[in-house]
Amino acid sequence: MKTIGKLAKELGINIETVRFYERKGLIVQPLKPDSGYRIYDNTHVNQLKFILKAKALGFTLDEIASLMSLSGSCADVESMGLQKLRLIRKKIADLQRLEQVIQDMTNSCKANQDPNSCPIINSLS
Amino acid sequence: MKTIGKLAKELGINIETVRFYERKGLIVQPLKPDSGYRIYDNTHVNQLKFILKAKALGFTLDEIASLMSLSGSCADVESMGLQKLRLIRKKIADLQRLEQVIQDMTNSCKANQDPNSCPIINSLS
DNA sequence: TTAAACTCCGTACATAGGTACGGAGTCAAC
DNA sequence: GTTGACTCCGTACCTATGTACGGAGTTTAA
Repeated sequence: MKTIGKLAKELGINIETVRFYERKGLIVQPLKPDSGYRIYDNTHVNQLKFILKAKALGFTLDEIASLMSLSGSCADVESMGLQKLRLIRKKIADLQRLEQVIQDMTNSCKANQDPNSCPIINSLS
Repeated sequence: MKTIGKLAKELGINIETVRFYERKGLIVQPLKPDSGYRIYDNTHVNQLKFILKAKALGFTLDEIASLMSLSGSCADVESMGLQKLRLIRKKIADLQRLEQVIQDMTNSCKANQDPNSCPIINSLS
């Protein structure tokens, strides 16, 4: 049983972030009506850890909300995982193309003997 | 000589985007004072093409502004290219780690025989 | 000549994921 | 029992990159 400040500190996140996730519907608001203070237990801690782990995997908050509501259906969860996998692979492919282009450009710079021109600028112009 | 609408159409961007780049200092505002309408020539077209190409390479608008102001110094431009290259490579490495993690997860789903549990949800919980 | 199309400007809105503020109420420690 | 720390809530603000709106002025084409 802990208040929001303890909870946030334990998870290494901001108090405002907890309230933000609450507004987003990712977690439910617990209330001890006497004081009006939110009182959390380990269930809430685990929920938030779930959210933080999923976030680290690149899921958006909306996707995390889906993941949590889907948690009974392994096939649906797997499908979200596969979709995320496709997105990640596309991003990797895009970045690898960029990597190649920019690497070629910087190599041209290294080989450049003319102090009055820059191959990168030239190829962009 | 063309007005902003023709320019934007030629480049496949929005009129508002041209004005936005102007506000950001990426391009200078040309004015024919009689009407108050902006009048552009091919110099402006080429400047904007430069911006669009650099953007496609993943440079931010601030970085593009630097690129344009640095265009005399090949070493400085090369340095920005190398910095961008490092960032791209870091992103690729991060994404590849994610790819591995999520792929392992979805593989576990495929192998899963228990209809009442999901390996992905379990590993997040 | 008049109607349609174009442009002006400043401002608000959008996304995603938060962060900051401020006045009021509550709790805990000394 | 008071002072300092904590929490409440709603709202505004932040980044980055634009997009949308709306009233007023301008240009163009029939």
